[in-house]
Amino acid sequence: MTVHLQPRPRGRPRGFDAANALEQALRVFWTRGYDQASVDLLCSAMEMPRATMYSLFGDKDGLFLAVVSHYAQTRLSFVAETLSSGNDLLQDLHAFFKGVVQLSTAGRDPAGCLISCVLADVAATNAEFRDERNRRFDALEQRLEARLLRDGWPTSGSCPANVAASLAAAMARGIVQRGRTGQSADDLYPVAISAAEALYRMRDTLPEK
Amino acid sequence: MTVHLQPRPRGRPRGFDAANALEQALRVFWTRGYDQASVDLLCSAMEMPRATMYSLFGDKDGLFLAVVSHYAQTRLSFVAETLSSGNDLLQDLHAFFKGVVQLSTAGRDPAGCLISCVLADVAATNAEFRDERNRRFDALEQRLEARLLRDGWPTSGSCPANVAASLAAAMARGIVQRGRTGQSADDLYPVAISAAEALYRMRDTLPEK
DNA sequence: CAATTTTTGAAACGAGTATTTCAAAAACCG
DNA sequence: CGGTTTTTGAAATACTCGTTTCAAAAATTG
Repeated sequence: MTVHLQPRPRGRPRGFDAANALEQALRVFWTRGYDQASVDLLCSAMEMPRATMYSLFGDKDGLFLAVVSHYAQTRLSFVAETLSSGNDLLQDLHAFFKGVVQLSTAGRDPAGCLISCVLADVAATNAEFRDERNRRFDALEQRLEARLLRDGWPTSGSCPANVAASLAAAMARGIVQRGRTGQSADDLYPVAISAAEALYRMRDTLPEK
Repeated sequence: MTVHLQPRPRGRPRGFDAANALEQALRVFWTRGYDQASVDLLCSAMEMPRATMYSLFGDKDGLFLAVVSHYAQTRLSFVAETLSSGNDLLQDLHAFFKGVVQLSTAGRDPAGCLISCVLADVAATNAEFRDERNRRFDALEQRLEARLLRDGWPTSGSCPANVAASLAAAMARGIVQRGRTGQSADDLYPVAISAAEALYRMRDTLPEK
């Protein structure tokens, strides 16, 4: 006997799994990119009729932005939280870059990062996507900078905190991109470890020469 | 009076500037990406009739691959040659990363790198492009590794030459991607300098712990 | 000039796209 | 059961895209 804690809504019940729909759409966008992910493909992956998709998300752009948000919540927050573990900086950096490798090599064919690969691409010809990309990119840099500042990283000198944060983000995105080319986690872990080490050593830079 | 060193070929002369056609197509692909660069747009930018484009390059894919090759010859070789200057390693690394910044912020709206941004994207759903991307990516890593080895960079230890080369490539591609988001050369130069420094310091890693 | 060769421009094709529309279906309420 | 509400599925719309075709144009050759 099925128990309905909340009474079933009025009209015809939905025939698709609402909780999993964005996850399925994510897989399509993730592996094929925006342009190559047709609405047909997306809807059949979600097992959702086109009419329903349009009533829920407005258009393909709206679905994509919802997917990006879903992706950030389910994938990126996990990586970002490595910077708030309570451990010391070097440990956090190691965890962060390892998380980046896991992110970009998880699953079978989906690889890379939906934001730094797929969203970054469509941003070229779509103002709304461009804004979204810029917000997401800036957010990572700011999160990294805040972590460095919390550790007493200097704000001036040859490698101030904001520059170090930009460098860390660049390393992360470069690693992610290599994940999308098919390199395995085993290939990328040594790179991630060296990235953490290389960044950490920049803190010891003398104020000026 | 025009002097023809080589006799004019047989039929109707071409009405477009053959020497500049690829350069114009490059601008379109570079700024708009592959899918958003329609054949109409490409041909009008090249001032070349569609029929001529198809007879010269076969199809849109063929034109794109020709553009990629043109791009590599006119843009990337300049950056790659910074690693063969005859100067010491640190100087070369500085020149390399500065070249990366210049590459990804040159021009007005075209930004980023045609290979690591545009080609990398279409590689998701096209096997031919995927091969081309992998070749180009591998080539950069190998060139970097060769430069490190020439300087006596160790091949074992915590950061062997191949790992350091992968890290350098990742940093470069991450910087390039930030150029595509609109960051200026002035924003990115400090990151480039820190990238060179950070990588250089990894050579001093002790063999094992 | 006539024949030949190559390029040109425009039209046409066929396939695929995002989006809209709407009657039928499937539930609930009274 | 009849009325209401929401979802469904399929058809239709309107458009863009990559590609092919081909007669006209513009040059050289004999």
